[in-house]
Amino acid sequence: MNEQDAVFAERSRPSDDLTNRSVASFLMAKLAQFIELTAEERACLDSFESEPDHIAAGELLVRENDPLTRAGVLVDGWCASYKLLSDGRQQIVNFILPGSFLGLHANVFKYADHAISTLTPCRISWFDPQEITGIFAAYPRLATAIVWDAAREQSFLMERVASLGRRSAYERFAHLLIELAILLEKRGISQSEGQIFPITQTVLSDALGLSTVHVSRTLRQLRKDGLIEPDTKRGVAIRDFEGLKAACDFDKTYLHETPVPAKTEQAITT
Amino acid sequence: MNEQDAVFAERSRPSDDLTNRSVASFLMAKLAQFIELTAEERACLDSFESEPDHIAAGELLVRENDPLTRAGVLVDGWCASYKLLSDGRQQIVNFILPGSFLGLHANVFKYADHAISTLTPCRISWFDPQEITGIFAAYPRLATAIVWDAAREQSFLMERVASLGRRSAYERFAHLLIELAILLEKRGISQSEGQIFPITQTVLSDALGLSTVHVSRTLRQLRKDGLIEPDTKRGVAIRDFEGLKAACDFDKTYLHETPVPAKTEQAITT
DNA sequence: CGAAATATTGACAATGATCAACTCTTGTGG
DNA sequence: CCACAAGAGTTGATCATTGTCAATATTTCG
Repeated sequence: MNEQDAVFAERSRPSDDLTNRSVASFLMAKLAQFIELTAEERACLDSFESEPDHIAAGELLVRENDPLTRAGVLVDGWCASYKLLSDGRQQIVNFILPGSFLGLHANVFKYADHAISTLTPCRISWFDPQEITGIFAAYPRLATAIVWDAAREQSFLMERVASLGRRSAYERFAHLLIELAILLEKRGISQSEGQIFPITQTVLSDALGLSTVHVSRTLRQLRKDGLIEPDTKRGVAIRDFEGLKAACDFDKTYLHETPVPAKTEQAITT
Repeated sequence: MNEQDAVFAERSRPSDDLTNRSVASFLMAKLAQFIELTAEERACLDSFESEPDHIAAGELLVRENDPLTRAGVLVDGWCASYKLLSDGRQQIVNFILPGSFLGLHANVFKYADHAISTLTPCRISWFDPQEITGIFAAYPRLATAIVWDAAREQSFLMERVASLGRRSAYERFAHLLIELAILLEKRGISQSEGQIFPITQTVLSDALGLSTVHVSRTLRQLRKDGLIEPDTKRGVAIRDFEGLKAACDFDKTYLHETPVPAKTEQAITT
């Protein structure tokens, strides 16, 4: 295990704060932002996270055009979903953080339209995508929370579209860092200070739609401006959170960190 | 009504082919790609499309940060969802075509994270977003089709991320044209030849993440290469569909034009 | 330790943005 | 229905951001 993995492993369980509140996993920590989970609901989610497989970093989990046969919960580790162009160019579409579902639309799609790879060593619990159908029938509140989660994923994508279309490299970079930092923190994955992301510049370039060379330069500029840690060799650590937010004019509306709307709450609490 | 609107109106109902097959609306034409709609299901959808409001072109339907209170079906016309940056830059995230839902996540989100405007005169049927909950309980097949539709929207977003991140202006342009042409055709909105999009270059620039000047130049190049119509003054008409596909190395996997997977079909046909 | 991957740096090229002037459309109001 | 204003599109010149290439340094990992 290298240093990077060690850093990562250290953050590999929900923070004390969250475990004390009986939120036993990152998935639950996430969904609990939206609804308060009952004991049954927690048990149900638990069954989806049991006995995760251990998978090394850099493994291809889903290939583009593969038939979709399984779904999973990323119990721990980072993955990325990305699209490949025929000439080798690739674009990371989304970072997948602990507590995220993988391949949840296997129910409705036959073939994968994007690839998924592990970025770090991961623990993944696989399940039959059809099981989701059962949840939707038996646990309406959980179903709504999962819908909320999926809708949020879409909001993140929209924000990424805006970033890639209209923000400069520098702004894009700052924006991505803030987004990840907030998500990690809300899910109880991060440490309070000096958040470190276990991602290489090559990965960053594919996420930001830049060349690796330009990522290196932008990173240096961010360091010079005192926004990120100057000494970090691999990965990125935030130094000035507020400064980064200012640099990209961050608006957190799209994170939808608000609990379930009252009307919906009523409707799902039969 | 100007000429552009006239062109648009001429295409404002499902093609004969589709009406003959009792697909009475663009929404049904879309969902019918995924499941065969029963009479009850059609009736249910019908109730969501009744008595549409007529709305002029260029109207703001949803402002960013507005509370989400209503959902709708775009019965006819084109809309765009877009994000605004504080300094005036804007990015179109998605074109909304006839037969699309508007604001379907009002159930789970409190505030809009993107704006929606009409691009052409539109007909929109508004409904209370909570009604969707009823559908999901009463019409499982319809629910699955709507989930399929939402998942597809997400696939489109991913493809847009790939375009903005890794494709050149020329490729992006070609790709968008092909995508729109296919969607329109599948929904029975288009005419067989010389597909015309009722969108100005200003709108295109916000969709492609380019300046209007560069859109004008790219458009000219596409004309010179014989891929689009040379004479069209407003809007864009495709001349060489295959050529455009080749120009952006179009891969239609992400459109997910395949009907419901067998396993899911079984699960929802109780 | 050594190979392979990752990161850095400088020089140069290219894609696309900006500015400004101008033309052509389109829609409105008298 | 015409005139005119506003919007949309075009063009050229110039500039800026970002990409490409190549050489080198540094880390990581077997």
